[in-house]
Amino acid sequence: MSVTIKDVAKEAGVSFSTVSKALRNSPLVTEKTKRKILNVAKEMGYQPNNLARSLVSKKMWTIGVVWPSVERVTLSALITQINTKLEEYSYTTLLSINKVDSAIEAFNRIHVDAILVFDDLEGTFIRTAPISNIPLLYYGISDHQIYPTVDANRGKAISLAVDHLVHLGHEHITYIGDVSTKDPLQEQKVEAFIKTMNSLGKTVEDHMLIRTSDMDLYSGYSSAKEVLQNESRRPTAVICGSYDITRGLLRAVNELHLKIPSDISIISYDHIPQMAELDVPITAVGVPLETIADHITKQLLLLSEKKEISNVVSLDPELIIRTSTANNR
Amino acid sequence: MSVTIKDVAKEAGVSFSTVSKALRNSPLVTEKTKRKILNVAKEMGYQPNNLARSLVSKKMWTIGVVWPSVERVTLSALITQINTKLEEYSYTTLLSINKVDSAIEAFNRIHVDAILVFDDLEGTFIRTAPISNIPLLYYGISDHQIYPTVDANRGKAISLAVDHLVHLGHEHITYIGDVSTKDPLQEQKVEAFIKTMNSLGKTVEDHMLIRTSDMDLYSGYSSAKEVLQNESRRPTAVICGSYDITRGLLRAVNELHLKIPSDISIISYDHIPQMAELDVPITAVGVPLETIADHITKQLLLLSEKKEISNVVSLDPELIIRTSTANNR
DNA sequence: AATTAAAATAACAACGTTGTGATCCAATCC
DNA sequence: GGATTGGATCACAACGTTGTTATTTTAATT
Repeated sequence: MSVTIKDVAKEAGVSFSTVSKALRNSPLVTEKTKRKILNVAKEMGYQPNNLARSLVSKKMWTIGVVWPSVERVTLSALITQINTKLEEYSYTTLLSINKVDSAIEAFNRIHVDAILVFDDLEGTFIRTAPISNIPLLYYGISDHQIYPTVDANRGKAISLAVDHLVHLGHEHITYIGDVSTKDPLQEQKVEAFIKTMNSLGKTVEDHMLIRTSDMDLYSGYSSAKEVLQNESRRPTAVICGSYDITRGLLRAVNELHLKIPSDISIISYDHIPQMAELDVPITAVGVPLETIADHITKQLLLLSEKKEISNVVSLDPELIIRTSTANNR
Repeated sequence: MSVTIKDVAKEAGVSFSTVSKALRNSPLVTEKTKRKILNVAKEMGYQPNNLARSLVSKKMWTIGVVWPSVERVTLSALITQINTKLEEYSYTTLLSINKVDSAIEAFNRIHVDAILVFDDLEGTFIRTAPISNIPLLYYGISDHQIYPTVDANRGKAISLAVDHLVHLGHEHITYIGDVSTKDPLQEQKVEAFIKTMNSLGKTVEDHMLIRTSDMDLYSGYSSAKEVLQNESRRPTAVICGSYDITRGLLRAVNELHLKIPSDISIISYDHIPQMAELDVPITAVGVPLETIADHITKQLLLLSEKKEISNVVSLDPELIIRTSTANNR
């Protein structure tokens, strides 16, 4: 079928092992023959067979990502960044949109060097060990120590947000986010909201905790509208659980002709550049996307080289103050 | 490292070729030894090495998809369906979010059996041949015959829409879509709109062709609002270029308290089930998503088996009438 | 019990690479 | 000028499979 190293060898009149060395630019081959072989190879359109190569080297230069079929801006941005960074180290990133188990199985079949699992975005949080000979890295919560995990410390981030607002003198603070208990990642944020509020002497009443059906803009919009329309109960500050929800909220705020931050302060989870480019630059909390991408990449590279890594990397969220938050009155 | 066929052979006290046959359930091995070997294999946690297997069989049971980093509902749904269908034939689908060239290169490296290219969603329409030993299938426009292509015939779909509206007596029909000339897939729709309108004796004035910056909901929403707010020039019918734009339009329609279809008729490109589940069931044109998925899957399977396929599959769009379109007045 | 056919298993060559050790040939040394 | 380097090339064994051929074992037949 395709042209192999042996075909090149025959054509160039040398042994195939010499061709192998020449192609890998080994110093064991003289410049002259190297050049000749390279020429012949190019002429014949030689393409190395990576399967054979990997069979002996045990390296595929590929990272598998178990990709939830969810479309959230932040996650897309994250995976894009990771992909770019890995490329610099000559790794290729491949995504699977299958269920976690079969995705992992597929990646084992094609022998990727490491697997990144987003844990988890569809309510099927993983607590049992999938079968994998290949090292796994989780992006999620560190409270189950089964696997190496990168944890963005969502709870701490929300605490930061509450603190900030309370110190600005806000009394009536509402949290809008996915409050279903299915997704532990969201649960964590809600818990932190309640706990921090309480610890600062504020009780969280029912109407201060808004459950959206989802993390996307539409649910954000409708929930927000509901909250803001009731003037007597309108909060002076809102914490949004994600970038998309914030977008929805902004739309609602616009429609009701409210001014940010004089009428209402807004702070959002997700520390991503886009946050500064909204109608109003939004104060945000969270680990900077770039930092997360950096750490995940670093861990993946280590895992790919079969190096031991610390089981949990817990990242420190930051508060970045923009113009969407101000003193209450 | 991991346990191989030879390890199992040694443990079971047979030759490794017998193990190979036993594992592949060959009739050349007696039931008894087969059972014994299977047991030993399971006990030792034997996992077949697919690279080695593929090296001889030349089959990876994997399809590569060049995935634009675009997030459009229709495309996600399409790829999800294709993935499911391929799974039934024991193929795994893997996505790459790299640029077309490097994605194809990566898929050649890991030796997928066929590659599906979405041509194209980012303005870098492909007209030059990428280097690939692996068969490619394009989903896009059939007018460049370089590669096997599945064409959803977007132009014809829009014609269907115009026809329908004109026959309902609409005079003032506006098209909202991505009118940038960068993406030939969108260009095709616009051209068809103008041509069909003209052929039916209607001239398309500037304000009847709305350019959104993008195909997503936000641009859809703002463009729509602009169009609808100017009461004197409000169209009696609108054709939307995509599902997402339709969602945006619906939002605008709601805000202005317009009634569908009495105040305005709406018809949308994208023949997907979700279209029936919007606020108002939307009349739609296009090839049913399922049909597209079916054909793409079929072609990919043929390509994977190195069979020759017809170079272009042109699918026939359908008009599905729901409650969003009615007679004018 | 010896012969033969059939069934079961073992041995071995592929697949396309890499890496190690074995050969070759020229140039250098005494 | 024969022994000795040492650089360049070659031959060959891996890697973990599959498939073909050769060998052994078993059972059937006389």
